[in-house]
Amino acid sequence: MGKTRSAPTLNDVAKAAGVSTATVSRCLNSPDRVIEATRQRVMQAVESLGYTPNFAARVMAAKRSFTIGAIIPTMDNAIFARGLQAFQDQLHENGYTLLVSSSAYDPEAEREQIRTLVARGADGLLLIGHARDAEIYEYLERHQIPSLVAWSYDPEAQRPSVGFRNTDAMCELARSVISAGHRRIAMISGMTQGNDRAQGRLQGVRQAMEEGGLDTSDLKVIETAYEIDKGAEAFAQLMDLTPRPTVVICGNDVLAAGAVHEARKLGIKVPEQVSVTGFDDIELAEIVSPALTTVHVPHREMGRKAACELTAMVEGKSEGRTICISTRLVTRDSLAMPPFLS
Amino acid sequence: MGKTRSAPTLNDVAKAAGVSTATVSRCLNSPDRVIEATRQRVMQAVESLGYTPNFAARVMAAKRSFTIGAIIPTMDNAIFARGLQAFQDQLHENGYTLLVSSSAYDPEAEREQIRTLVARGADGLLLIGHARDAEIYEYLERHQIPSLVAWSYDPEAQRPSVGFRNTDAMCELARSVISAGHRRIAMISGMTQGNDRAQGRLQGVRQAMEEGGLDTSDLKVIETAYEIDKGAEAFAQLMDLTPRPTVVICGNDVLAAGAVHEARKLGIKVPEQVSVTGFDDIELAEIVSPALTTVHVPHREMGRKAACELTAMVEGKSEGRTICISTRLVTRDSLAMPPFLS
DNA sequence: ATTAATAATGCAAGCGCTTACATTGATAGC
DNA sequence: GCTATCAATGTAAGCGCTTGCATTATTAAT
Repeated sequence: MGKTRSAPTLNDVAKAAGVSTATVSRCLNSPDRVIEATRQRVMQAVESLGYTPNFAARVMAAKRSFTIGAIIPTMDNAIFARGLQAFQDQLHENGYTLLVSSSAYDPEAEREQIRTLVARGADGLLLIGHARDAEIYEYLERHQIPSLVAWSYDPEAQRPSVGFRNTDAMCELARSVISAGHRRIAMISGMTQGNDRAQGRLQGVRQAMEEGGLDTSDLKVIETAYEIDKGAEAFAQLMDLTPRPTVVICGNDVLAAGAVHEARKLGIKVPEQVSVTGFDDIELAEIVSPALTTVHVPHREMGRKAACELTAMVEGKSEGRTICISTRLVTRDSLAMPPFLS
Repeated sequence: MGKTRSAPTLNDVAKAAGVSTATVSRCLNSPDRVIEATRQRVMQAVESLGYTPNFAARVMAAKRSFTIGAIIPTMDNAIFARGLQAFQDQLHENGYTLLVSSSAYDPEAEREQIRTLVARGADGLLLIGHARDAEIYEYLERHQIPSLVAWSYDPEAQRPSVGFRNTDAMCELARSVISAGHRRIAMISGMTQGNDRAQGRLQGVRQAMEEGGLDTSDLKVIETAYEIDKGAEAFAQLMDLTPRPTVVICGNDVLAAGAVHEARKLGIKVPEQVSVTGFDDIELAEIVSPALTTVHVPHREMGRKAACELTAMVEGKSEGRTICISTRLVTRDSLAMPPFLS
């Protein structure tokens, strides 16, 4: 045991190595600005003292944290997991650390998290979707924190974004639903309030219906939280309708998983009696039975590109471009012709 | 636009309110140490300037961050999601913020993350499982950072922990497998290397076999990463064995989900031809078909208790107790008698 | 050898905040 | 009315690091 040693500081290292703190700092941050022999001596001291730089002090002095913050709506399910993992990996490659927090789809909570992340010295922020008070953007501007929107593509928006066209992607899916012969269409959507992705997807379905000459006012929509149970619940409700819809388009795979699960519970055959579709193509989509026909979103690609763009912005190498990621339809087992046509 | 304002500091607020920085600081941190009138004036200034305290500066000066770090092996699947969410919620209630990072089951990465979190001023750390270099604990001690182990319970260990008895829980499951009549048992385990939970679960199966008078050397074990694909892969391998095992005990629900999925693909009926069991009882367990017989782990309870214990440790109110969470068997559809007995 | 240029290192001023201690003002006891 | 007490506020010393600038050592060019 001996005496209580407390954590060594830069100063301790400097003394141990017989150099100034400036030199130690340079050894750690720009090794090539220090001569080999000195560097070795310093590194040796760092090693033997078990020195870890104090992050807060570094941030304060350098006004740079090499930290990127991300606020995602939820960590509860896998919707954001893959994309975020890729984002983090790429960030790491670019020399940054990721700080994540989740807002639980609550704008107030999101605002708070943004402030927290900024206070913690985040150099840049990843935000999901465009819908957000202007005040927040002003705040970020004042603090000179670049921010990038992901999971949504909107060339019209003021802010740069990396994402896909939610409307078009869903529209493509809905077209294929319609061309399979479905006319009585229902949708389980995420809460559209303040969620441009959910809005876009709903819009996509409407658009496809219009194109197909269907009356969009016939579209039954249930809005609910993106949770398996909620999907199940909504599905049960829809199955009580008369006439029953022949297809249930879900706002994402999580809802769809809940739906097919509920169908089995109710003894309704998917896709023989009713078809179900998802969105995202997360792992779950393939695991449930029947496997989901869905829209594949290249989350990894999106995550990586977002990371590169955001670091470029942070480093002043980019003003913030808007990047479009393309999705594609994945045909599996949960979508078929409506029963009366087969 | 006007002039480029930069983020206001404590000093700016102090000037605006006509008080000293000390008073502003007190307003923010111990409001009752400042008289009502002054406080109002200060708060007004804070509001109108849109002031957000600089976290790094605060941490540096106060040597306290009200931040707890957690290093979990993976964010990829839902294994830790629920428990971590509960941990975070409780932490928030106790006035702390959570910083999460994932080590990808790599000890070297974990060590690095620990250092990062400590450097970032974490007041305490949540670690998963006991297996870890002594050197790491020494490091934490030197920095005086309390740490708590979760997801594993070990009264023998030096370190406090909040978790469940992996061995006993799995043993109970295995007993019920054996009493269903299974003799040709296989297991898809997580990587046991440096993972006391995986080790414990494997050990639990062995123990139940011994109790049941079976030869543990007959147990086929495939160790693999906790991923759906890997579970599927391992399952396929096991099905190639002659004689084929009648039950596949999986180290967790993710592996089991992969297994039942692969079974369907191979046209093998679960549980009619082969039984499968999981562990954790995450959402996935109920969604796959057949629904998994598994061990229910009260993740939320564990997360909450861990949060309370760890904050107590950080605040010097506890030396670090070891808390045991109890699990229970959940019987669903994936386990039945072996075929030749039915 | 001498000087100019350049590389390596040291010096010291902060970064924005908290807090021990000093100071001031108010309240109360005599 | 005067001093002891205590509450409210101010003063200023850091916290551990980075970095512009000053200083010294090294190398190249004349």
